[in-house]
Amino acid sequence: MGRPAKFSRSQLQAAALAFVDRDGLAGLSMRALANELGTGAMTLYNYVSQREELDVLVVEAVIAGVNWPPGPYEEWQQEVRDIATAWWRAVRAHPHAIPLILTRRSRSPVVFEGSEAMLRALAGSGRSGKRLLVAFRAVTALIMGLAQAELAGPLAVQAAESAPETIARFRALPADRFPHLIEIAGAAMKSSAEAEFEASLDLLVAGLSAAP
Amino acid sequence: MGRPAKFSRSQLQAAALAFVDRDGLAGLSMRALANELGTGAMTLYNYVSQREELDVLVVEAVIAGVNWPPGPYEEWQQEVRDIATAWWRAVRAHPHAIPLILTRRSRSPVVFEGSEAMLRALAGSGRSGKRLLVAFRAVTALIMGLAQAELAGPLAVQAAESAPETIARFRALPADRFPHLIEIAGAAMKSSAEAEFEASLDLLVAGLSAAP
DNA sequence: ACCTGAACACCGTTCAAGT
DNA sequence: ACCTGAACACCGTTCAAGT
Repeated sequence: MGRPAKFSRSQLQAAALAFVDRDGLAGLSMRALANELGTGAMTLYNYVSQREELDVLVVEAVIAGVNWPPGPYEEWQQEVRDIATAWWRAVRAHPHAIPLILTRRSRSPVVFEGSEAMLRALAGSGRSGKRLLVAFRAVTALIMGLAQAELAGPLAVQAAESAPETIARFRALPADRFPHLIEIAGAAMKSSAEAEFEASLDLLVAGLSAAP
Repeated sequence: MGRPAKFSRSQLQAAALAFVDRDGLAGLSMRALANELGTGAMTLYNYVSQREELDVLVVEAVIAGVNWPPGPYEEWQQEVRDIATAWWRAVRAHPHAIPLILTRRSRSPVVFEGSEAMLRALAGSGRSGKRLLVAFRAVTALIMGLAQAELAGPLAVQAAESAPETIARFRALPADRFPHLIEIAGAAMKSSAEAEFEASLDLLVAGLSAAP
């Protein structure tokens, strides 16, 4: 015979994502989020069983934001590209949350639906079984790997530091030992994350088309 | 006029990596690592300026463990494959550290050297400038993305849970809505992370070879 | 059923004092 | 120069008590 619940789980989810988007990951704690919601830390334990579930909540909120392409498609290649791009854009829309998306496992139904949609598209290439699994792994890895590159790559796409700083850092490298690194650092300055994503994806799709 | 330093930075590095390999990431703290080294927490501040640097130390220790292939190569494709595999194996040798490798940026010289080696191999395909950058991004993303998949994918390669558990979880999915997911779950049972990595890499190398 | 304050065992880090 | 204990402002979480 209890009182009505003070919050819903999706309220928590929205609050946690908003907190991370605004203040970054570091400040997200049971106490801080509770304070944000105008209650005490212990109240949150009525909705999540551990601090870690806050992270899961954030990841699921980001995934829920994927804007799936409608279809149907005539070409499986274009379908793969569009689904991959939708996923990548949703992840990039919440840059502060990317470390969580990379490291937390999610069993949200949205992940299953997105995976099945991608698999359906890839199956259009004639793949099944182990070869379908590999194609799926490769595409997923490319998406997440490129999101990761913006965080932690040796050549951050658009890092916290400004372009001039990055140029200066690479110019400081000895040109005889790192000629190619200096070369692509120059190319990176005139490039964009979106363009690099699309071109990378095209490479993989070409590989998927070559051995169908 | 000081006393001699009690530790070296590489001693800290080794201790931090050993700690993470043994106890996982969660327990790594200034106090715990200091305790491990038989000293007080504040002593560590003579070697690192922040807690976060402990993470950087761990990442660099892992990267230092990459076993670069000797070369020279006749085929750039094989060189790309071997460098990628060396990188991937070093990462996988320290599974507990993977979340750090995915999220921490490293400016270790070893990263620059490894990147330059990969770029040299990729340049063997005739690429330069923006196209070389894209090829580099794609290969790197695939490596890190596949390492990430073992942590957090919707279909963990060899998750904490056992194969039978995973099979059961996917059998519980409605077969009419998730036919492909169920199919690759079956394929994943009879597969290995190494085999999937190599086959994925082959797909991308095929793409790189198709449009040289 | 759901809410919540007090308490406990942890953190990272500042400061001041030691050699 | 390097070392270190005390202290401060945080954590997550258990427990017990409230409605």
